[in-house]
Amino acid sequence: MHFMNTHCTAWHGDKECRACDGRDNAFFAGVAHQDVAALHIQVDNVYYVPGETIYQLDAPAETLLVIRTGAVKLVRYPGKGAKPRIVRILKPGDVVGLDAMLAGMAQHHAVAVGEVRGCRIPLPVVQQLCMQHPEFQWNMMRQLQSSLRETEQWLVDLTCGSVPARERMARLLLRLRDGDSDRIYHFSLKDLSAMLCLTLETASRVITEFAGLGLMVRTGKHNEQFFSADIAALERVAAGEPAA
Amino acid sequence: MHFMNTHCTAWHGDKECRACDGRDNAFFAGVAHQDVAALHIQVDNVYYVPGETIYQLDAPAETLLVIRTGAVKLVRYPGKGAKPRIVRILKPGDVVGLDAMLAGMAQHHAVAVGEVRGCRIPLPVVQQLCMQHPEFQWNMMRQLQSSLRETEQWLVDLTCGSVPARERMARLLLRLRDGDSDRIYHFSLKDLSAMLCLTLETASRVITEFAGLGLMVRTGKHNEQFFSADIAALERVAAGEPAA
DNA sequence: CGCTAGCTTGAGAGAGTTCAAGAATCGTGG
DNA sequence: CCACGATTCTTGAACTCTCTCAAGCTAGCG
Repeated sequence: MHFMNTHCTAWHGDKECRACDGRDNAFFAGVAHQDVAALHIQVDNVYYVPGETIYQLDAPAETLLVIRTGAVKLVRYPGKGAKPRIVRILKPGDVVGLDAMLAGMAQHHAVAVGEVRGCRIPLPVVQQLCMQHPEFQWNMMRQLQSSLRETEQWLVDLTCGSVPARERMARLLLRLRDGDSDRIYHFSLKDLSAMLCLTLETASRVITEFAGLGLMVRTGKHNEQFFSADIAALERVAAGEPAA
Repeated sequence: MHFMNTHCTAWHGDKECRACDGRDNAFFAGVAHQDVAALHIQVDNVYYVPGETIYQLDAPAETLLVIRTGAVKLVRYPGKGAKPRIVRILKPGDVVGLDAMLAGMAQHHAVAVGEVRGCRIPLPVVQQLCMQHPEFQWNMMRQLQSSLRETEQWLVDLTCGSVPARERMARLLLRLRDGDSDRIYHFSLKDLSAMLCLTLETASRVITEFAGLGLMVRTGKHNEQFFSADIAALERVAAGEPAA
């Protein structure tokens, strides 16, 4: 992890930081501006390189990270010889570490996908805010609820063995979109198969098929942050229509 | 739903209601006893018959239900012609409707499994408590976090297509235990298959095999609340050892 | 240039699905 | 109390998707 030479700009009234600002469940909604300003010096603007570990499973919870750009994967290990499983993807505006804060220790292995930039806030600051500003704590609860909702939808959409791999892959890719653009966060086949619980080989076959049909363009470069896709076509495949 | 002729007894200092009392994340932990007592008149002691709907998807959120006895299944519909999917099971001590409170409307179809008894609390009361007692709201957050954790573990343990059905069924049954007893909440094959995302036929074959091996005793009666099982043997199967 | 990690491609085998028919159980009303 | 239809569950056989194992390819990096 690297520190950047600026602090998060949200509480300067600057519109630059959409992660904390301008959204329904914005991080600091409901907290008086002066209260936030008083804390800003404790917040670090941080940067993670692709593949970097943000925290390990069972690490003591110390900070929250509000993602500004990039994506973060949360990994769990089923134990024994089973392969790791990706259970959630966090994107800009999401908060990394809320569950760790409540449980006292990290519940996952958190890894940066592509370059990740965000604001890191010490937990004592967050906990103090929660106790002093119930509306702020309510925001945190909504974040959690939103995670729960997404995880359940993930479970329903992606983990049904009776739905063909092609369909589930299309649904997954649609979830990995960058906002409403036609860009999709670039995950390795290993990651994609860890999300859908497929073998790497099957994932490869499906992705190759998609690329062949023009559903997505692979840049070829592994370190590209995104690849672009035909969203409408993917939605058709996701709904069960034949890809051809 | 039926109203019962008593109120929830927790805040009378009565030890009878373990749902609100004596647990780590007890519902009213952190709230002064007199504050709770002032609200008790607004809490109903309610009863649901087996199979009864507690709330429908998208229904306006109006109350929380703290389960005292029985179990509740939360169902989601993947849309189109796909079969409904059970995404979470709530047991005594769990709170039904937290996510609905935060989202404003029900996120699932909630159905009683067996007879369900619990305490029903109007949402305005809960919301007021959240705003006046940040420690109470913190309890609610922990409940949510706990649900999130369980859902993720559910995803990892039960929805991996590469794990054989027998193994997943064993894991599921262990999750459906009544506390630490050797009793397992009695779900229909339809429900079991909706949790594991198997066909009803496969679920039947696995359960029949388990019963034949003496891993569990089926009473035969459908309306029994539980069937009893050989927990140690199930754990062996869940870990991947041969059932024979 | 050669190494490693990531991806592709093929053929065979197996677990679960699908389709289909039949048995057991429930509860309801005569 | 028994007969009835409606659920719920059982069992069988053929099929199919995905896994497994195995080999080869490509890109990136020292």
